[in-house]
Amino acid sequence: MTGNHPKRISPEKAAEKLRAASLRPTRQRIAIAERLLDGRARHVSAEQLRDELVDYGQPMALATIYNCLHQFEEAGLVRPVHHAGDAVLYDTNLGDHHHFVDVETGELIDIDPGEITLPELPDLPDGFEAETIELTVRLRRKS
Amino acid sequence: MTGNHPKRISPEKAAEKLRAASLRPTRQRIAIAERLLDGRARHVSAEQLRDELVDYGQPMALATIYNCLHQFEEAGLVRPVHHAGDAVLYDTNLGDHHHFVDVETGELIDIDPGEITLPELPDLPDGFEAETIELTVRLRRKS
DNA sequence: TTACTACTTTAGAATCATTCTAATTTTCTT
DNA sequence: AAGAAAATTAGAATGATTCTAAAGTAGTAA
Repeated sequence: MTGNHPKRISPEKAAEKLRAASLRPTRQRIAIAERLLDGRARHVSAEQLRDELVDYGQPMALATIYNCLHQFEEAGLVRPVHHAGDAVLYDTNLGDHHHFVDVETGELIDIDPGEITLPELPDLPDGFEAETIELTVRLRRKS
Repeated sequence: MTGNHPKRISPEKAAEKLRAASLRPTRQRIAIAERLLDGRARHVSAEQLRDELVDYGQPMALATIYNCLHQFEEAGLVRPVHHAGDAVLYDTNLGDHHHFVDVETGELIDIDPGEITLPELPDLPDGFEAETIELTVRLRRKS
């Protein structure tokens, strides 16, 4: 159950990315960046990330993980997906793409971008700007 | 702050709709049906609905409101929208339509169906069927 | 290096939506 | 009217997230 650490970038590269985003490269932020900013598309909840960090020998307060995820979000390094189960998932894929959600497990599956024609953005209400567009297809396992 | 009760259907009509959905027309379910099944498009949270019921002189346990909303949902009388703020909103508009969400307030605004071309449903993963499709455009007030 | 200040992290408490539990009440059927 | 099944209820429990206030750490100026 140990020794199987996922791919990640080096602490140095992580620190560099943090500085580029105007975030101080603290030990905790580096540990998170190593895992989330390695270029792979992932969906993680705060709790899942904590477990992964514990596994890797970098345990930290859950509050810190929430703090960091929010900062990463503001810096545009990850994007939150609010459609899956109870917990918010953070998506490391920043490109246009959309999701299937298993309504029973809350699990997210990326929709292959080639599979879907994005609708045109409708006219927005005055005084607002669009932040994100999320298309979610909620799935139920056939009985 | 009182006396301004929104439009609603009669208790008799409400009871009839409940029976049609195989739900016993209890006092509580009738009170809720009177407000949600009047044909108007609305988005309400459990708490908002409770306040409305209190206002109308039909207070009931929050647990009952959650129970009823779930039963209405299963019966296909309302549909949940999971994208707005923290609370689930129940939408009385069952037709195909999509939402803007004010990320700050959690408020939902219907997107005029004429404004948007629905994408074709992508190929679903094996063993699943699509339950709902939600397109959500998250909006932020311009500074 | 040292000292300073601002920023971070932290444990644990607090919050908020929602669900659960077990007891009471109501509805429907006989 | 009586009984069984279904519904409602208050309040406790849960789970994700946020808050608080104290202790630690990083960047900076001397």
